[in-house]
Amino acid sequence: MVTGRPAVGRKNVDAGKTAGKGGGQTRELILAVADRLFYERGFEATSFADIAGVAGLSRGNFYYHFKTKDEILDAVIDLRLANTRAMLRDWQAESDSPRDRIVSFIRILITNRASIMAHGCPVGTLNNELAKLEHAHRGRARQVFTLFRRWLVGQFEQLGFADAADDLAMHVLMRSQGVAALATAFRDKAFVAREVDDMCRWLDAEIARLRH
Amino acid sequence: MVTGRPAVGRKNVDAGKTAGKGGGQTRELILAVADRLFYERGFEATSFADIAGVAGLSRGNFYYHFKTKDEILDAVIDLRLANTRAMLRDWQAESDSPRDRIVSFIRILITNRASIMAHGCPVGTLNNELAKLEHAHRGRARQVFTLFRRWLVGQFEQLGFADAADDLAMHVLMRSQGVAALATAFRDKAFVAREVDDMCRWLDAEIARLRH
DNA sequence: GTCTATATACCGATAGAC
DNA sequence: GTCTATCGGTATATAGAC
Repeated sequence: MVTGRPAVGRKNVDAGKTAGKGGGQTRELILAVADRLFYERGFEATSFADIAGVAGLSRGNFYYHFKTKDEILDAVIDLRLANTRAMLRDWQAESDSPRDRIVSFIRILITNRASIMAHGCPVGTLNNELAKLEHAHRGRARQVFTLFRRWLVGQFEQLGFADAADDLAMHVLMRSQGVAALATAFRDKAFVAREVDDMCRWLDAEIARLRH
Repeated sequence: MVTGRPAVGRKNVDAGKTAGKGGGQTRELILAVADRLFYERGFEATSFADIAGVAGLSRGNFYYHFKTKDEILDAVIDLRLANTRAMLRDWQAESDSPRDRIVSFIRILITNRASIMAHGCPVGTLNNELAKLEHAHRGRARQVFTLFRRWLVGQFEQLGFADAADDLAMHVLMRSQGVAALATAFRDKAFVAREVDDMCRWLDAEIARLRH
């Protein structure tokens, strides 16, 4: 998600190799830069000139790969969906314990703490911006939330929470969003650490309560 | 933004009455419209033409009252700070119980549920937008959060939570922000009601835990 | 104090040379 | 597939008539 940004700011020094071949290279560069700038500056505040400047491309070339700005947004959301699915798969593979997997989710607040304090949660802030713009892709942005939600529901179901799984999943998402929002406003590392610990304690208490 | 303008935009039919008198009238109209549009559409997405259109004024007249857009933002934040202080004073007067006052805060999620589901929390979303823009008034926007935070700290201190008061205040703020973010994304009234109930139960449990 | 008209810059998007 | 040049529209902001 916000993990290890590739070195996006290169000039197109490697252009014109194996020309005519597999294509997708410039397109992927544009998407990587747009993904980052839409997150750091916001969707509407990011212009084609901004993206082109960082990617080392001309504005004109741009429209060969994407017809409109909304088309870039759509592709960026696809990219985020794919990256999120990959991350969820990694967590699934790393541990057999649904409890530990949920903790992995909670701990992205620590892993991405620096970027969250600077620019907020990429999922929540894009949703908020597109909601205000009444943008056509608002529903697509929500899909990233839905991806996390369903995955969390699966974890809670494996823990034995049958009917309550969705409420618990939404509760975990809610807390993550709240911590991210206040982390951006106050930039307080200790607050983030304290709330992450509190979420883990809450999770273990819920599990203990289920086991009676 | 080519969508049909709502019929809120009165023309200045009442212009030219008691001319030269009480000044602040047009200025206050501009601020009220800007406050609403900055919330509903976002700060950067709202143009002078948008505000002028809704207020029934010309763009030119605008600059008689405010030199720059940032100056309007500054005045809107002042307005929100004043409105927030008034609301906190009302809650203080309405009840002698700090517990009930905190519940009053929690229940704005219900009171403003419709607008929150449409446009998010006005405090949190402005903070997020200004953080991404690295806007000079970012710190001023945070002051609204700080106002709520200090008021909540006072309530928890009156309840007898000495050193923990600030942590608890931040926890309440965090939950409110999280609920608002997900309410905007999923537009689920039942989710908001459930989380509000859960927050009240958490509050009473914390109070009970303090009393041993 | 409010208006019209305009300056200047940048936006998203297009056309066409290479 | 990438570039330069440019269009039409809109943004913030200003000048000056009334």
